[in-house]
Amino acid sequence: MEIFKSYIKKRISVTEEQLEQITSSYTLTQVKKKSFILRAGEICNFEGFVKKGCFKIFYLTPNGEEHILYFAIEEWWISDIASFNEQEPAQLYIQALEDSEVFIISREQKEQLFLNCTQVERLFRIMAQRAQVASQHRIIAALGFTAQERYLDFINRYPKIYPRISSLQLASYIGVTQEFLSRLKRQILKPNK
Amino acid sequence: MEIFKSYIKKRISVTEEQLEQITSSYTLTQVKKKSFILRAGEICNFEGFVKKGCFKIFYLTPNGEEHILYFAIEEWWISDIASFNEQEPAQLYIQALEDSEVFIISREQKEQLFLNCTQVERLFRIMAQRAQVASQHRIIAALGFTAQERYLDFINRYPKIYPRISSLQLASYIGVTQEFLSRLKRQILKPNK
DNA sequence: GTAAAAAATTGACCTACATCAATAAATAAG
DNA sequence: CTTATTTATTGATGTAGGTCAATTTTTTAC
Repeated sequence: MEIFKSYIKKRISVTEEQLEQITSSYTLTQVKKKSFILRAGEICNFEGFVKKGCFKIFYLTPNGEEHILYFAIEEWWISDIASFNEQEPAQLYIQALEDSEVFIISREQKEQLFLNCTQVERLFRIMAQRAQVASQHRIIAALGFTAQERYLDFINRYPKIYPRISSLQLASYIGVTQEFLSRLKRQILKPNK
Repeated sequence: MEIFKSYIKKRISVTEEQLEQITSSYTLTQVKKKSFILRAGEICNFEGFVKKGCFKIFYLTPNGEEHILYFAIEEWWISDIASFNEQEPAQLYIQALEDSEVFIISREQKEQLFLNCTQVERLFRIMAQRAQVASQHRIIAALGFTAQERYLDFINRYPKIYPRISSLQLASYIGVTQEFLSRLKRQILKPNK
């Protein structure tokens, strides 16, 4: 629980009592490597804070291509926001890439928390705005960078995540085939020839 | 002011008095077509609600390529979130594409508003989360769709914006050259030959 | 209403990245 | 330890979309 409490304290000012109230609204859940915590079509009735492990949050096109929106390691949040808020079918899949542990809250419990502790609203506003800034960067990168630039940008931005995922996953994140990513890496190592 | 008040009422429950308090924190500003309300490098000290007109929010690469993040027409918000929140230099440009009117609030006034009227925090959380969902869709589109699919997706998603912008602007939004967009449009009209 | 500027179209050619197919290397499972 | 499975690499060839240059159409400004 400590990692979660210090995450909150860093972002909003709360009393120990409120901190207890917030964190006790969450339940710790174990997720085995490769298992899905959400599939497209389901209603996403949870929002999770990753205590330990690694997840990929992705979209599957009708013809089966996978596009990874982001990877979530320790201190990241996982949910299908639209599905969670509007109680509509999810568009996204969330799958564990390692054995993981997540603090989970349901829609109803979160609403309750908003009523009981008004600062929580601020926490989630701040989080959502930060996520928005990151997404804007990704849109710019996806539209304007070459594959090599996107690759180097990812390594640079997420040095903690990079060593924990396979090339196949990375390729799906930056939007190229695994073959082309392999060629990119060689080119970066030996720029001549 | 009516458009702004009804926008708020649709999203959070407030008394008439609170509604008055919120909207009176904003100042109406006129922005001439082609003029910039923000340039990269400046500190963005405002957040604006578009009452009338049209803006483009974009990024310029070091070699001068323009990438449009979004268009803001009536009822959209304009700001460089990172710059506004952290008081750091903006990365984005915001320019009027038509003669426009915007309700503006400063950083300090917004903080004041959060203190005086706690529901406002909720309004901005909801907004930020909705923006986040839209951004996620754009990331998926940018990585996985062809240029033609992105073009048709834009028309379909933003039928109100589409007729108000030039092809050049649209090309910069979907991430292709104006020449290629022109070919796409012809291809869609006459699929044979 | 006319000149000037901006936007849109078209053609010829080029390049970043995809696809398909075959190995090779690394992990996982019994 | 050995086999099966997943992951990474390499080659040959194809295509979506870019670049540069010229022309036409539309919009803006006086």
